[in-house]
Amino acid sequence: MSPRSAKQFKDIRKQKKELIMETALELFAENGFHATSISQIAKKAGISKGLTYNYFESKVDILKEIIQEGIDTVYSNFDLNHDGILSEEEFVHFIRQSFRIMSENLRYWKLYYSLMLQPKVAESFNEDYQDKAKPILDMLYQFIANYGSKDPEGDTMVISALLEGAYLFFVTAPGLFPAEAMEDKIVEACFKLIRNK
Amino acid sequence: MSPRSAKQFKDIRKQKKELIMETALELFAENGFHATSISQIAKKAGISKGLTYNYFESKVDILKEIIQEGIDTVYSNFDLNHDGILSEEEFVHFIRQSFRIMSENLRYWKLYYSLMLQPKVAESFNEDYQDKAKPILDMLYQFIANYGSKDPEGDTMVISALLEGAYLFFVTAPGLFPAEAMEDKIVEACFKLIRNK
Amino acid sequence: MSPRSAKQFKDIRKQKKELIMETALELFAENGFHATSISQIAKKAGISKGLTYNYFESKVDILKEIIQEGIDTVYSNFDLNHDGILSEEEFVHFIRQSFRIMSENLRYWKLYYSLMLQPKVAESFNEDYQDKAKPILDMLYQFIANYGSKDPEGDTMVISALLEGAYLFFVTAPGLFPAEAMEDKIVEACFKLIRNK
Amino acid sequence: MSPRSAKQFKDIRKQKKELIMETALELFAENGFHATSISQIAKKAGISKGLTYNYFESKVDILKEIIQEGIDTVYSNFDLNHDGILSEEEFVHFIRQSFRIMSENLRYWKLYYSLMLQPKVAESFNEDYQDKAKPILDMLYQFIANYGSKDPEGDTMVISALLEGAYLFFVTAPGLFPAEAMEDKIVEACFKLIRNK
DNA sequence: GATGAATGAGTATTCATTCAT
DNA sequence: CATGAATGAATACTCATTCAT
Repeated sequence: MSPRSAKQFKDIRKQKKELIMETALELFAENGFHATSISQIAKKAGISKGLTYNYFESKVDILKEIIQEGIDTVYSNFDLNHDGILSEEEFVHFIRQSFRIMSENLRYWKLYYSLMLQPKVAESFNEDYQDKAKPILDMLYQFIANYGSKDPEGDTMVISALLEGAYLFFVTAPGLFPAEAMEDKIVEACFKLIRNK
Repeated sequence: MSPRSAKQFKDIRKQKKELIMETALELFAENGFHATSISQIAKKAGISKGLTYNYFESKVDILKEIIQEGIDTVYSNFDLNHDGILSEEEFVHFIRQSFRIMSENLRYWKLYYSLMLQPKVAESFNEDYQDKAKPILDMLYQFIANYGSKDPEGDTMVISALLEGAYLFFVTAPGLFPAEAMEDKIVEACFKLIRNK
Repeated sequence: MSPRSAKQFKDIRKQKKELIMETALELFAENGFHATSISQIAKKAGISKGLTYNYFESKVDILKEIIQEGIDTVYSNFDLNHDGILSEEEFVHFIRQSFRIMSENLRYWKLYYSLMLQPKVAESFNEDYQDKAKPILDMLYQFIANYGSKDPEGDTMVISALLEGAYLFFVTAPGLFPAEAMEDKIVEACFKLIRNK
Repeated sequence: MSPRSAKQFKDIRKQKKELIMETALELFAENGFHATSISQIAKKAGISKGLTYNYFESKVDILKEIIQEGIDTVYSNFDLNHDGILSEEEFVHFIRQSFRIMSENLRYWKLYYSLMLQPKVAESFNEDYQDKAKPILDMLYQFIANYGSKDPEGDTMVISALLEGAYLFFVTAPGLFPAEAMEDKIVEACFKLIRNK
């Protein structure tokens, strides 16, 4: 009734919503979107099925919000140099940062990759992803070009592939390679690849 | 008057089975295993739902046979050097070959990657995959070691990541990079990475 | 072409038909009519599904013919005294005969009892059964009345119940009681029941 | 505003569950387990197919619960003499009681007999039945032995057959014999059979 | 006579979603 | 805000029956 309790309500709503999203993410990532039912989510979250629809319009809507939150998290975590000019040190930082972000949201990234492979489900999200990825790719390109690459397009592609592959390892088999060593090797490899010897 | 000959029956079976597998692969790859229904497969293949079960015991059984055929195809296509000693030329050939095999079975590989991300579905297949991949990884390792790498484990990991990432680009966005150019760049990158200074 | 081969054809037809009926009876008795599929019958009989329809119009038709054959067999096996007058010896013979007929067609009788309990399936057969059972019941009644029973209706009912119960034991748990001893006890019991004082 | 109370939910559940079981029993008894579909049950009960699965895990589960309830009802209705010593009067009471219990659950007993004849369906229930029937059979045996029978095993068998046959008449053709008269005759017959004259 | 591929209606079961309370 | 009973459309799968050969 009082402003205070209104705020409390809002907090409760927020908490519940996050609980549902957290639980759904876990199941979506592990079993896939289609193989996960609302019942499972509700049961695991300790709430009723009906309540889910108090917070989300549909199952797909849960997915959408998870993805949106994921995108926002990534974006807000990367401290990009918006002038597009990266020092060597900043580049290294960027790579290490990307691994850290991944490892802090492993399930999210697993879901991300599986959605990427099922365009029908994710059709509408792809644009969002592209939009967010664009400045990062640009920054990468700029760095490579500035670093003296004679084929910046090609080198960007190769570096992207290397990173993408490493991320995939990281997501599908975390612990296969020691994270620290992996990062070091990837950083080293990047420089080997763009160094214009 | 007389029934069809055994050969006729066999031919019909073979043809229909392939039709079903081909259709199923297309849909599994595009929409995912769980999001694809037997109805869809039957409709697209132009047969009745019931007939599907004349050829396969279950939906999972279709997937299993598709995977098995995929594994067999890959294995029979790679002409591996079983002595484990690869010349530079052979290494290049191996990489180009892998791209060719991928591009000839794009849908299969898309399915492969999406299964890799949903362990619950693919649990039983993972072993098979590991078994087949092992000798290829070994060969790669041998080549890198022989080539003079000072950290063959690390370099193998990096090369694997690079290739995996390139394959993923290839599968999820074929046509983004011109295949020919991509191969050349990847080959070049591999040598840059393992060349000892 | 020749009359001979025409006869041979007829024999083959007869044999095949009996094979199908025999196989079907086995499965119907063991698993029930509804739980038995034409596929199972054909497989067990070593023939194709289609052939079944060369000999029978439908699954129910197989059942009908099995039942008809069963009724005929029973009827032709019982050497009833048509004058309705049974000596003591003949009565004993009748009971022992009924046990023998049962034990020679255990599966048929199992099916018979299960159909009796599912009138919807057997609706049309019940009349046939009644028609055939009538003279036997009459004969039983005559014997009991002649033997000096003061309540022949009631005693016939009791004797019928006793026999029915014994048959049921025989069918559902053959071997639970030694057949020989069981027959002796049942015969003895019958006389105890109808002996006046 | 507030959800139904726990009690309300419990009441609804109990009522619906009973409705489903009652309806299913009716159809199972009349047409057999396999010949009865969930659709039929739902339609007759006036609910949706889906709801059935809110209360039972499977069709077999419905059967199981019906059987369990039946066993419990019988057991709780019989006031057995646990010292195993039955007076004549108590024995008579026992028989009349059994007829009453039967006539109050005619459909259940019809189902019981049809399951007895289809071991594949009922495999798992047989043990339960045996367990419950054992003390009753024992009591019967004790009474017969105490009463002076010279062949208690044989006489128990005969009495069992008589009762079983009478029950079967009762179940398959209720109304064929007037229940009262039938009971009287059966009781009388039992004494005739065990009287050691 | 004989085969088994093919069909279509049916079966048990699941599940996203709605709604009265 | 919260519950879970209820629905209906969809799903994987079965099976009696037909039919070209």
